[in-house]
Amino acid sequence: MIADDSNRGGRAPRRSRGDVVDAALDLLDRVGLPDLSMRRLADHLGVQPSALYWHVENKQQLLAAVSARILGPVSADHAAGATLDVAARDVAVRLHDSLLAYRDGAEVVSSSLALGLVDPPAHARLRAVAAERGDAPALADTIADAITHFVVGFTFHQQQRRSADAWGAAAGGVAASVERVSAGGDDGFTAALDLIIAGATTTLLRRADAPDAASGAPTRHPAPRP
Amino acid sequence: MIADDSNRGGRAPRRSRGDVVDAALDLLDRVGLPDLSMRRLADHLGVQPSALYWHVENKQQLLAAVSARILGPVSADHAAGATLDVAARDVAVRLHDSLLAYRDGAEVVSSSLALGLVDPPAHARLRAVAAERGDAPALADTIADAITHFVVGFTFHQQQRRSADAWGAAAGGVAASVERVSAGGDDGFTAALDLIIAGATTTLLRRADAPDAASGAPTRHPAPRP
DNA sequence: ACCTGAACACCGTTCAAGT
DNA sequence: ACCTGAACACCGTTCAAGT
Repeated sequence: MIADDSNRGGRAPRRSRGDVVDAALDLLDRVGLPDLSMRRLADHLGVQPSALYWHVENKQQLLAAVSARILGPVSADHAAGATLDVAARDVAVRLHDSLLAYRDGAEVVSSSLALGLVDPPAHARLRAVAAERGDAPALADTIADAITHFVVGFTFHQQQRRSADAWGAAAGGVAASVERVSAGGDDGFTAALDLIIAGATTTLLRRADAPDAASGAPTRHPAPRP
Repeated sequence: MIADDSNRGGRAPRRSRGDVVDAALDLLDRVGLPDLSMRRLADHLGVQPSALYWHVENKQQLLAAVSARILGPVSADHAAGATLDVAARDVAVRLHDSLLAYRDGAEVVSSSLALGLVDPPAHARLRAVAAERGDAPALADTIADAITHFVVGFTFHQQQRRSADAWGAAAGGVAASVERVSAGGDDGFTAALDLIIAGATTTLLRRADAPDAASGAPTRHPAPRP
């Protein structure tokens, strides 16, 4: 919409906040989170480290912006008419894919999420579906919590294992699981996700039968003895 | 069993690896993970920073040992005869409590777990229960994965929110959720855990009906259209 | 066996000053 | 509006040398 005259006349190029986030995401994917320092990022941009602090409050806020970029595809154009459990599986798979799309993506997102610096990726979508279908918003939140924390934690573990494997293979060590790495193995992700979705489906059906218990209040019952 | 003559004669006290881990756990609880540096830890022990590297390989391995200490209570003396879903709930509650027992406990454990430097806290117990009951070990692993990643991720988020709240309250800000903090609120933990346990129970019953499908292979079916 | 002293190669962040 | 230069207060880790 706005004409791009940001470099009219050939003056030294100036950066926007968006450029800094772009460069950070690019550098993350190249060198990984442990080597993503503000000083390396400044180098990458051809700028002094202190210049970054004009565009960004601090490193944590920058990583939050990077997290939001990584999570972008999770909330893009959804098909209408899904049930809560179907939407939950869809969101989970998109989240998993998005985290795997960048090096150390799950670790970056995990901490931004814990610090509350980025929007939780599943809640808005599942709340919308619940509203459409007349399900309790509290149930949507419960499912969103279960999905989000499981997927992020699992993918974090999976991503570390893969880069460790890749390092071992590159160093000429015992390339034990090299095929699994290059094939993008499942590692049990789908099985555990199926289990959680089964829980969502069961809970959904139970509430449809007895809608008076649909408040979302936790039960905290001691499990029944066999 | 062995007599403690480690300081016989009043020489300068010498430290063991266990002492270093003890001190790290203590310092973690006092100052939090961001301020737990090797240099502060050395100070805390009355020793030069370089001395730590005689007892411990590096900081990550030290944090892994701290994680193992935090997770100790999760695998202590279990009652026999539980079903897989009941044992899963028990392990989840123990894990949650253990992580909350130390400042930033969930964050420390989360990264040690992702790096594969500490034993996953739920798997051994659930595998043992599965063996007792004739359930597939793959199912025990699936439930253990779902529980572990959910509980660690949720508690990480919960712990950050609580310390942010406590900081806001201490700084005299709007002490909005101070009662929830001091009361140790649930934040939806139990509701989401109930959902996952419901998934475990459902899967368990389904497999008991059709034991030929008990291999633990993921389904990856596209969800049925309504 | 356990620790000191000194060094190496880094960090994130602030802030006056420049253009 | 955007960036430089210089500084502050730190890091994790290594390694020869001491006792």
